[in-house]
Parts: sequence; structure tokens; C-alpha cells
Amino acid sequence: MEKAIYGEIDGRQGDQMNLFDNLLNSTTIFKNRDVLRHSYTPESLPHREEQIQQLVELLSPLLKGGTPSNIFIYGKTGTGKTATVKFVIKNLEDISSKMRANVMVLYLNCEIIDTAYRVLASLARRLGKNVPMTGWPTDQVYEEVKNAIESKGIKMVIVLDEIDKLVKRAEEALYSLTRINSELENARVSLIGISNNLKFKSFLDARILSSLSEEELVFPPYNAEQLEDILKQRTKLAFAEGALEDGVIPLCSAIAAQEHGDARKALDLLRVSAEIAERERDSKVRIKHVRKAIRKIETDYMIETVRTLPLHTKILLYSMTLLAEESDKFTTGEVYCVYKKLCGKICIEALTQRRISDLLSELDSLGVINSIIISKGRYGRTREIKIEADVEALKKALEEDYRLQDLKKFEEEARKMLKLGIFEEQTF
DNA sequence: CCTCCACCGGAAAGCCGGGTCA
DNA sequence: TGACCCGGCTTTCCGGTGGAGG
Repeated sequence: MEKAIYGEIDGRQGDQMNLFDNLLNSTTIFKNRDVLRHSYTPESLPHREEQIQQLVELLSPLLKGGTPSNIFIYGKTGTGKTATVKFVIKNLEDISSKMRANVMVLYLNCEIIDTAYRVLASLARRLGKNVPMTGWPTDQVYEEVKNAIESKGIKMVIVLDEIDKLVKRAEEALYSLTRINSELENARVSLIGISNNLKFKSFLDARILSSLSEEELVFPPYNAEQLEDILKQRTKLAFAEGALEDGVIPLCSAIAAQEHGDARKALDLLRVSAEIAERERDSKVRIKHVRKAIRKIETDYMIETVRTLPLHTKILLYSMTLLAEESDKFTTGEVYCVYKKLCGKICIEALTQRRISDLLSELDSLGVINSIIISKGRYGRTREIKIEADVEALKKALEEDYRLQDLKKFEEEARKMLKLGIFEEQTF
């Protein structure tokens, strides 16, 4: 990528060009790329009419002086939960300010606001109270919030997005929020919990759960045609006329539909495809760009998982990249030998082979490597391993870890040893 | 048909950091 | 504050095994 950009600039050194001219001049494909981002809330949500209607009905008591039930929303990622809720909330706020209904809505993403204190403090701030970011006892903030709601006599709707993130850190905050109504005289609080993890229900205290999920809404995954509609809708806003080759949208939709009907994936795929097309100075997004995008997203994802792997797994992977230079298949024993030597070189205690065997299984299920158990008769039974991911990209990701820096120095030596087959013997 | 290799993978116990409770 | 517990990671121990070679 970098090379390509520099290359082109070198070639045109004569002209007085700004570094960004290249990119600025070639934006014929995109009209507005923000439309494809996750944060964008569209004007309408195709194929979510039913859920919108249900949500509206559940919330309608707010405008008639009643109290809506607490609502629990469940659906996999990219099924439009957040978008739908935000969409409905916005309408609710608009109409309630028009009707002068005393309704206040607070949207919280629990991935960011992930402790009891922060939840309560955000609430307090939304209510105009001046609560410091840290410092106060949590129950004091709770009192503050309760009093503020009570004195204003408002109907409050609190949306807790990614509520599963709260359970571990702030279950008691959830508990007190579900019970707050019993302490209020002339104000009401309703909760909307959003989660993409259904198992989360089983972790939750039964009392919280029953109060939280008085009403439940399920968001099913989108199918390919539905995804197509969504992409078409966004395409109109995001791209210039005729910037997409025929078949691009169906392909993106089909791929995303295979993977759990995730609209977010579909949009990402389309955006990345377009970015590749743009970089290649093509006037249109073509099927081949989508194919490239699929691979790019795959490797990016793989790199990200590799980055977050624990140290020993990284060393293990590094050993395998070395072995992969010699042949594309190798066995547990070979990997373990190299791994052990590498550990010795950087003064790290090696794990046992038993553990390595487990780590290999984990890498297998992550899809970084592919291993099958075969029998070589007299020569034993073992895993036959090959690296599934792009080895170069993998190596690059591994070398980012400062703890593996020293292994590079050892690389040449290791190669020679591999060629000579010295790796069978014990180390030190 | 039997042997025996080189590892698989289950069970159980140990270690460690963090959280809880009196 | 220290005793205690919990869960994740790791080691120890060990029985199990498909099939090439005898």
C-alpha cells in the first residue's frame, strides 16, 4: 500500500503536487462514505418495520401518561438492534417535546460506560447534576439521580446497549435501576436492554432478569435479499451514479448472509471494496474488488486475533512460520522442538508438550492453522499441521511484539539448523 | 496378526492473581 | 487484615490408538 503511493509520487516529482492531490482527485466513486459506517443512522430501516412497530407500541404509554414495561432486546451483531432503537428514540424525543410530555431518553453504550459508577454518573449528568467523573461513593450518586428524577417528575427511558458488558462489573447498578421505580413517587424509569449474547441471560440474577425482560424483542438475522435492500438504500447516498458494477451488491449480500446475516459485515465489505477500487484508480467498484476485499477483511481479522494472543502462543506461531519455509506441513513434535529452542534463546521457560498440544488445538479452532490427526504407522500418531493464514502477514503481526524482537536475530541460525535437521536434539 | 511409535487427550492436582467476607 | 474461595492456566500422570513394518 505504502509502496504504491510513494511510487506514484516519485514518478511525478516534476509537478508541484500536494501529497494528497492524488487521493483527492480520485474520489469519483464515493459521494459520502460516512453513510457506510457503523455509526450512521439511516432515515429508514428496511425489513425492520415489524420491530419498529412493536417498539413504538411498547413505548407508547409514555405519551399517554402511563409507564412502559422494561424491554429486553436480543439479536446477533449487525441485525439492526441499535439502529432501530436509536431511530425510535429519536422519533420519541421529537414527538414528546412537541407534545410537551415530560419524557427524557438516555442512551448508554455499556462497552464504554462499563461500571456502576459511570452509569449512574452519566445519568446524573444527563439530569443536569454536577457529579465528578470519579470520587463519590456510588450510592450517593444513586441518591442524587433518584432525587433528580423524582423532583423533575419525568418519565425516563434508559437504553443500555451491550448490557451484557455490565453484568460482570456492575450487576448491582442494574439491580438498583430495576428497582428504582418502587422508590419514586411521581416519576418513572423504564429500561431498554440490548444484548447480542443470549447466554447472558443465564448469568444474570433471576430477579434482575424477570424485571428487565418484561417484554422481549428478538431481531432475526437478515437474509441475502434483505441485505441487498439495505445495501441498495445506502448505495444511493454513498456512491456516485453508476459507480458499482452489476453484481457487486448481490455478491456482498450473499457473503454477509452466509455469515449470520450481519448487515454491518455487508456494509464493511462494500466500503472496503470501494476503497480498493479507489486506490486502484478504477472508476467502478467491480467484482474483483469485492474478492480482494474479502481477503483483506479476512487477513485483517486474523492479524487482529494474532495480536491479542498470549506470549507463548505467539512464540509457537513464530516457530511454525520458520518451519513453513521448509515445508508446508509439519508435526507437533517438530513444532515443539523449534518452539523450545526459541524459548531458550529468549530466556523464557517453555511450556510442556501437553500444553502446546492444547494451544495448537486453539489455534486450529481460531482458523490460523489447520491441523488433522494422522497416523504414520510405525512412526506414530500426530497432528499434521499447516498454516492457514498468510504467512508473511502473520510474521509481520508477530514481530510487532517487542518480546519477540530478539527472535529475529536468531532467525538465520534457526534456518541453518532446520536445513541440517539439528532440531531433534535437546536444547541449551 | 502383532508391535510399537509418537503423539492424543482425559483427569486431577498445583499455582497464581484477584475478589470476598468476617 | 488475613483466611478463604474462585477461575484460568499449567503440569503431571497415564491410558489410548491407527497403521507401517516386521
